[in-house]
Amino acid sequence: MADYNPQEIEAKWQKRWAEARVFETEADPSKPKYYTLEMLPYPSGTMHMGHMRNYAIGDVVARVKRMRGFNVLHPMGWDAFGLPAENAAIKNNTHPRVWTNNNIAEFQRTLRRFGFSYDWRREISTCEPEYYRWNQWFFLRMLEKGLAYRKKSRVNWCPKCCTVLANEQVVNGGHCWRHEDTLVEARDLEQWFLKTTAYADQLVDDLKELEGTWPERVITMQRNWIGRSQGARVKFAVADLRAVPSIEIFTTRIDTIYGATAIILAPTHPLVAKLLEGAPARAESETYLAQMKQSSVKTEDLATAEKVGFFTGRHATNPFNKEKIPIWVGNFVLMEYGTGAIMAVPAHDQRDFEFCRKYGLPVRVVIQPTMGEPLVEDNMTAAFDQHEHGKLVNSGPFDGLAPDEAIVKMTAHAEKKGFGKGEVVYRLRDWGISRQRYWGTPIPVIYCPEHGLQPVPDKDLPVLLPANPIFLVGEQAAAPVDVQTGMAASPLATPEFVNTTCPKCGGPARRETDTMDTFVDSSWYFYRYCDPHNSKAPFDPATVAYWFPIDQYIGGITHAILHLLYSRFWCKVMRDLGLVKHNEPIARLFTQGMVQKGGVAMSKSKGNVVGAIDMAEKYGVDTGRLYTLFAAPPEKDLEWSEESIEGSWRFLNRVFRLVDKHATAIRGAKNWNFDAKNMSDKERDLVRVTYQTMTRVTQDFEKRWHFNSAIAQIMELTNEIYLAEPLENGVRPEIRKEVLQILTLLLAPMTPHIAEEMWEMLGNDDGLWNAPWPVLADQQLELAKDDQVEIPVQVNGKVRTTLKVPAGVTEAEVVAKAKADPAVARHIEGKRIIKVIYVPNKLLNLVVK
RNA sequence: GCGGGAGUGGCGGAACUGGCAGACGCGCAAGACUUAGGAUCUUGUGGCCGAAAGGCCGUGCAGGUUCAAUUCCUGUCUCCCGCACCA
Repeated sequence: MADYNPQEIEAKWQKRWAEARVFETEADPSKPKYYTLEMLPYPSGTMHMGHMRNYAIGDVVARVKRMRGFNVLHPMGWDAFGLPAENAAIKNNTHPRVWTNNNIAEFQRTLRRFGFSYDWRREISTCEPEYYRWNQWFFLRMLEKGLAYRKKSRVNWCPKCCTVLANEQVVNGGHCWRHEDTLVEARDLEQWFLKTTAYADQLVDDLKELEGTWPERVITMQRNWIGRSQGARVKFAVADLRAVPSIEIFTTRIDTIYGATAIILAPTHPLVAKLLEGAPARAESETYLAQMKQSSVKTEDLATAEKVGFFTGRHATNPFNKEKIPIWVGNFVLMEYGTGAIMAVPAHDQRDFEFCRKYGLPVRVVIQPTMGEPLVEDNMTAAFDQHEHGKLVNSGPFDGLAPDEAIVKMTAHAEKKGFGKGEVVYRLRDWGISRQRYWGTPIPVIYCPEHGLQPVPDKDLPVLLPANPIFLVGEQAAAPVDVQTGMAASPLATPEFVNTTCPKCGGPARRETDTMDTFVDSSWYFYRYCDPHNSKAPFDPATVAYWFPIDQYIGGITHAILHLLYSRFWCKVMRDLGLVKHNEPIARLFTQGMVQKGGVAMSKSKGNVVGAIDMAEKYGVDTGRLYTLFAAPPEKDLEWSEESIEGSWRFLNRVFRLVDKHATAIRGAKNWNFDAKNMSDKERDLVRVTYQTMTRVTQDFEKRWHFNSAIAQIMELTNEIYLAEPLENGVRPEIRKEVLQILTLLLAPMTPHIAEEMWEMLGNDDGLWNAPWPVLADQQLELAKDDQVEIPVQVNGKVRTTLKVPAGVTEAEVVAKAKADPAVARHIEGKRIIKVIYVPNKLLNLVVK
């Protein structure tokens, strides 16, 4: 008799696995492959059960696939570059590398303690030159193809991070994604960009390949983010100013152009200044303009901000009807989208409606609804903006057309006359990757006074980070300031780093001091896992061709846009470089729910974490893994309960005791040969419920990912076995062994340590890791069948009794038996049976009147 | 505003393709074993009426389809998440 001692068991089996190199894999085209991974963590602080849930789910998948005969690649690594390392280093007066590597050591210790089945030989850390040199290599390839470029642009600047943010990193109407209380400022800087827009169409179109295997909401979020819309550019001639011949607007609703009553420009539109030159109320207008420009960035919630604008004093001519309409400037028009100018059609666009009503601009209906009351301009309280149910009016030769038809004809008309053309626009912007921070990949570019921008030659890669950066000291950015820009100088701007020679002429030159956004690191890391130690190339294409695409990727919904969009982009670039053959890197995506405590996600800053190591010490890791899988379905948020976890702990003890009790007696028993003859009823029942559980658990694992109900099934099986105790009365040792072995195998993917221990206790010396997932042979399938079924009997849809009948019973027999049952008889007495519904082996419903 | 998702006992959740609502676990209650139990085992546990047998109600709300609805349809409310003046 032994007690369940998780600490001892867990250490024992982890050692055995390591010795037997159980989780080490090589590409082997003779075997079916399965590549599964969890998103790589950013090593910061200590790991809590929120992290562990993610890895527990991934480990179940990896272990089940391994048991089912797949060659499984299941790696782990570290997203090691990033701002927190730098900030912590400044605060603690240490080096980011030291801080990062300490965290990595801690994370690794925790993951190893949990016994996850990683091939640790493939571990990567993105802050190592062996890794980031390939970021630089890819950057140079993109530079060659014109996919990386530098331009002066208005950028999002976070005053706390002291760096530029990508559009994707600006959240909540203009706040920094890392500092949600900090408003992002606009600054003009020379920046490096990757041309994600070059792949905008593919990024949208290929989402179709992911339908059904990616969560719908992720697909939708990406589609919205890219924001492709078909529309038209139309040129409006400026009527009263020679300096500005025309203004181009963008619209998706050219069919409403006869209803345009104004042109509205974004405050930052380059033509605004020219329009105002010599205009009657110029001084006043410029005051308005200055106000708008200032508030446009600082406004808390742009969407609900009051619409304001002013008349420029100029007019434009509508090319369709030659009407002269006023040119305005409005704060709600975005310079970044379309052409930065719109036509205002107040009758059919809610925003235009609000603006025009406020400033007394006329409203003209050009689409009348096909059903209901016709619109009357003076009575309208909102724009009529649904174009499915309308037809054109007041639109000259286009009257009577349906809007969709009108869009086609009017676009063609504009193209023919040369004042417009159809155009597709995107919300997606190119990816700004420049960061003025230290702890990232240096951008491998040199500036020569003679030869300008020069890429660092491949042979000189990696461009190493300088060992000693210029660091900001203190709370705020007391950074060295660049005299020219007035901005914080890059931490890389040390003489040893910056001063170099031109690759072309050998003369003195300066290095680029920006580093890359860390999302570059995570955009392709999963390729590196396939071939992590390659020093000649980012990876061997043949090896990647074997493993890719990723069969199952698991991570948080927080990465639905950024990481996953960049990864898809990177894949397409690599494909066009001839490195890979597939269009999409990730075949299946699963987004797991958060672990919460007190209704909020577990996090260090909220102070509600349950430490992973604490958990391991108190209950052992198998209990922790089991609980996170059992307490909620994997896609849902899980509320941590210190009380509930006791249930998982008790269950493992219960199973362990059961195996321990019988181990001695059955250890030597040979495996049962499924001979159904001479079985006692007790044996039959036990075997049946075991095989039925096996089938259901397999389905829950493979088809539905219902780990929680899989565990519930296993608990039920355990309860059944307990109810059959004492087993030694009437259950032969080989059948006891069969039942307990299957119970053990079913638990193995979730609680691998205790399962290995029990497997050994049951007399198996070769390690459960060698055992295949149990699959029912024909004789076993036969034994899994019910010979009796319970049929609920309804009268008028209400259950009155349940009949126990032999399986395969005929309808007539069931009906006869039902009628004879007093509980049923009472309800049909004196009534006529008008209908009998019988679902074989399932249910009987008697409809009476 | 647009898009996505969710509403089931005291709690976490289950119910596969329309077929016994509440599996499994937590909590709670009773019993057994015990010097003892915060260990273990067994039993009970949606609400209302009833001594019981049994009956009625019940999956956010209101309707509908069906022999039969947590599941399908229509309307509606609430909550969560994402995007948000994208023309």
